[in-house]
Amino acid sequence: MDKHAPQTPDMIGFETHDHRACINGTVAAVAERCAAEGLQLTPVRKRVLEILLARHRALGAYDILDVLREEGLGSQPPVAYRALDFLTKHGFVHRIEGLNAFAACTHPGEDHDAAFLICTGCGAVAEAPVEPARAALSQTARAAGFTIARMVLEAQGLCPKCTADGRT
Amino acid sequence: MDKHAPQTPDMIGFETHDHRACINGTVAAVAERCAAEGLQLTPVRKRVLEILLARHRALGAYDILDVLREEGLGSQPPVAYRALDFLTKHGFVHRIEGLNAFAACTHPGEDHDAAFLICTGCGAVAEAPVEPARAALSQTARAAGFTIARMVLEAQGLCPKCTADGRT
DNA sequence: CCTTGATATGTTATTCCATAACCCCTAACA
DNA sequence: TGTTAGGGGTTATGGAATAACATATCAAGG
Ligand SMILES: [Zn+2]
Ligand SMILES: [Zn+2]
Ligand SMILES: [Zn+2]
Ligand SMILES: [Zn+2]
Repeated sequence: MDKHAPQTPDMIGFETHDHRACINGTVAAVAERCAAEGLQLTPVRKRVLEILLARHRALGAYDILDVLREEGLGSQPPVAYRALDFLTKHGFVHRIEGLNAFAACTHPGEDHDAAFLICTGCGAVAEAPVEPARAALSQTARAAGFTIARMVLEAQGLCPKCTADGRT
Repeated sequence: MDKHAPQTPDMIGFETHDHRACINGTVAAVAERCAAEGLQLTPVRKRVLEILLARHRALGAYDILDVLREEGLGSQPPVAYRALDFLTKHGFVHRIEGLNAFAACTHPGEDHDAAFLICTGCGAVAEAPVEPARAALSQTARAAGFTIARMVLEAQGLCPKCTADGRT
């Protein structure tokens, strides 16, 4: 299932933190937004979000499905994909194109694009603001008469920990 | 094969141009670089490059394979993927992660990352410099202790023509 | 109560994308 | 003349995503 070296499970944005509070807080925030906007945070959807938050890294749809299956919440691909569609559509989860995988948003305040820093040493994923880069590319786009709607920005490289460990 | 609306075939960077000279010139430039660096631009590899140049848009590996098959140059997926591996490894072709597809580089001078403007109306793809955006994201990355090695930057939106045509 | 519509889920099958593994050929060269 | 390395042909398989259809649930309206 996991193609990367193990990492400490309580990492976010390359720094350790109170992971349980992090999960509960984010789930609560998402639940609140769903209530406010009339969205249904059903058991499967909520569980998929929790699974992604618990790992704090990118997971493939089939990895998530494995967990759902163990827990009797679903066994076929569409179950996972439908939950992921809902979560990504509303900005609670981001899709990482370069990994064919998904990661929970770390500040699910509003629907948004995001940039990602992906460590090729340990598989950790950090979310970063996309706006500076968007502004930079918009210059070029505007000159070409192109209107940007959505952006995918994914950087691969080494996190501080892996740099210190001398990985490549 | 094609999921997008038709577009005029002689478009590059959203502007028309002398397409035959464009293809020939790029192929010649690539051949020259291969000769200089001891790389083998074999018939299959050259043909795949030509196919991508002729379309000036992103093509899936199986789309390319269809053409190769018609021409008797290969019939099985590995043939196309091996040629694409070679071309992308040396920077003659870029992979578009968001489309699971490939596009010929429009300035194959040296190996490089690239940004892409992808029109959701007609499927046209333009290559743009990635450096401004890289610089912007590097600020954030440096602050987090992250070292960027490679970048994927793909913007989806509307090209000038499709904007004029009122598509969404 | 019953119907209808909207939304979510269950399930089967299929399509699309990508690679592993094996064999053969040819060029370069000790 | 072996030997090696790279390229290509082919079969088979693995992994990601969706199409299509059936079922369940619930709220609103008659
Ligand atoms: Zn986010
Ligand atoms: Zn790392
Ligand atoms: Zn390029
Ligand atoms: Zn267009």
